[in-house]
Amino acid sequence: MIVITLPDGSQKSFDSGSTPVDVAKSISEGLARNVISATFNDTVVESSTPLLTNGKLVLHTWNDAAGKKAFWHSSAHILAQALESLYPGVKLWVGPAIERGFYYDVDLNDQTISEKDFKAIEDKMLEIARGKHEFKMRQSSKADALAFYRGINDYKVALVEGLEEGTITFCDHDNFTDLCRGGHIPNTGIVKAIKILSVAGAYYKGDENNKQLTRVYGISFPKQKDLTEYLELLEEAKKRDHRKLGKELDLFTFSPKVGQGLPLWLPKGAALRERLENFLKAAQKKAGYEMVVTPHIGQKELYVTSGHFDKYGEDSFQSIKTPNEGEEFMLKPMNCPHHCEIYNSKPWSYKDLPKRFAEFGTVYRYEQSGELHGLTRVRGFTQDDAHIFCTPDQLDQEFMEVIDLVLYVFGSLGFDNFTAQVSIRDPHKPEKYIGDVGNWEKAENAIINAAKAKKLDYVIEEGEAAFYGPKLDFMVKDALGRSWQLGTIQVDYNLPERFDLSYKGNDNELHRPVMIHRAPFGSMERFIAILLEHTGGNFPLWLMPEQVNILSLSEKYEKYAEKVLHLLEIDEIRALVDNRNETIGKKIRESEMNKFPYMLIVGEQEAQDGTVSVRRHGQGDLGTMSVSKFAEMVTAEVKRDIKEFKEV
RNA sequence: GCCGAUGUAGCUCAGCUGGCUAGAGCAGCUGAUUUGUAAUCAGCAGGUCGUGGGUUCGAGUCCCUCCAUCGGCUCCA
Repeated sequence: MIVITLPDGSQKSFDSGSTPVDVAKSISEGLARNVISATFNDTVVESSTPLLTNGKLVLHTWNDAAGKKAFWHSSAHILAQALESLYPGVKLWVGPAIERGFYYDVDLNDQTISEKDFKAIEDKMLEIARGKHEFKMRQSSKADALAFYRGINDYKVALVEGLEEGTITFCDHDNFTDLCRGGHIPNTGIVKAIKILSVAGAYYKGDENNKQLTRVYGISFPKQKDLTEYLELLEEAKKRDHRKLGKELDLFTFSPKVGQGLPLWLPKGAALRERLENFLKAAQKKAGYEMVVTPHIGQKELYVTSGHFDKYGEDSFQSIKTPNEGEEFMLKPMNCPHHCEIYNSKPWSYKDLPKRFAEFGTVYRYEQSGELHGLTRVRGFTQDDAHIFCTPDQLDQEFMEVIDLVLYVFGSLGFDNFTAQVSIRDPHKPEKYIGDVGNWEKAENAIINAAKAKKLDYVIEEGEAAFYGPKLDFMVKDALGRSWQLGTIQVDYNLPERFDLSYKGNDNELHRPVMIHRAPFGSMERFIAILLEHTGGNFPLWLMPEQVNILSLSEKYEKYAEKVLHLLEIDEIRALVDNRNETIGKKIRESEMNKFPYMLIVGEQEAQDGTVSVRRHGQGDLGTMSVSKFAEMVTAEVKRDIKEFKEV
């Protein structure tokens, strides 16, 4: 007899040798059918592994992360088997489950896989899956494992050599065997739907000096319906791709003549940016920030002082020469050094602090060409940057206020679903970090206390702090459930030291201020990209550069359309008139495609009654109302979605 | 940068295994039409087929160079 602690905490006795599935059966038949993997005493076991000792059992189904991981990891084994049978001489490296799906890295022995081969791989995998082959774990000695791979697969030999004797296990299914530490579903038959998604190069061990292997990405599901839904989600993501929307809505473009990764903002995109900037500027003003302006370049020495040249010189636009021999400038890769020099422009007393300098500062970084991606990875971008210089004792308060600002920004823009990550020191490597230990503790506590006080849903990550200070990052989930890192607050002990920043304390001694870097948007470019994908281009009404399109039924009603326009402008509603000689159907269609939130149709009837016929994007006809009633409606909607900072 | 894919009109795309003056829809221009809730009709104009080179009697199509774009290059059995 053994005693098993069940997922709900209760305990139950079972025959020694019972499997997790047996345990699940004792709870419910339905659960037993759905259990695909299990964790026993925090170690992954198969759902069919006999349990021999007392312990705690956690059961996993497709609906939890661990279950999915086992499912996808098992699918990677099936993929490997399919690749072995389709590509003779293929050498396997590793095949883990990832956040969504799985991949397998293989050395294809000079063969290539392209998209047209995906179907064959999928078919082969499904054939294997239908065989309902059991996944069986088996212990092996190091010598046996080495003997198995020697001369056949150098990658696995290297892998086995790095493993401890006694920890080596294989997983067999059908006629396929792979070195594996486990975590599988009971058999291949549970995998019902498979899609090979892409193939790409990936370096052996992620090191670009190593040989490049072929990485085959796939995803699998227990039901065909799940795959269909997933593919629909991919379609939707494609439709919302900010690069596509940016083109369709005339927001931004790129020109090879200007250069890679250097976006050109079109009038509508620039208007959108301006609205976002003004929104943040207004909040920052209330929060006690002062705007500053700094140049786009700086002397190389400035960045040598800040340390950025040593660390990021290679990734910068550097060596800007002047007619003077020996003089050298760089495009600024960050705003901090400039802001430090602003701080240094005069002496400060503790009574002056905190100083909060904000700037929409455009910076340039030489990202590798392959890293560039639409607006999310570019070479020139504008940070909604600010640096707060404060005393160590002010950190608590400052952190709370920055969090307030970030939450205000998220709330106003419809990012309601987010989590936070607090990155602190690795306690085992104190030498990695610069600055006084006491101050670090103060800062880490300030962050954690602020996160608690603001009721953030946060996790603490040890060892993730930068060498110069701890930080708080926000992860938002967009409408399609994808996570983006947005908004960062970082403490910095390094730059105040390097720039010899100081303030006079009440003890009449000079002290070192603490610096906080923060950017709620991160960068205007990246933020707009994420906002585009989150909203699909249907921005909140207050943000829309053009809120209302007034469509005249024919050129005869131009005068009345203009009158409506003027009336709306009095209420600060942004509208324009479409008086072209086109049918109303066409004007509506174009307005819908351009995502105008409101369309007003004006013709004979409206001109006579002083009304407008209102149409809302995506909702159709809302009926006829007076101009003032409509203006009221729009104003109310704007007010509902955007409150002033600190009013929230 | 590396692996793989792609590049035809402002946009979205057709052009089969190389064969007459490279096509379509939308957008644009001109004219007709003056319109009631997602595309009115007709005509016109628009391309050194990403770039440079090569193979060929003949290249948008085949080969090479370069440029740009896209998917990846973190998730280590």
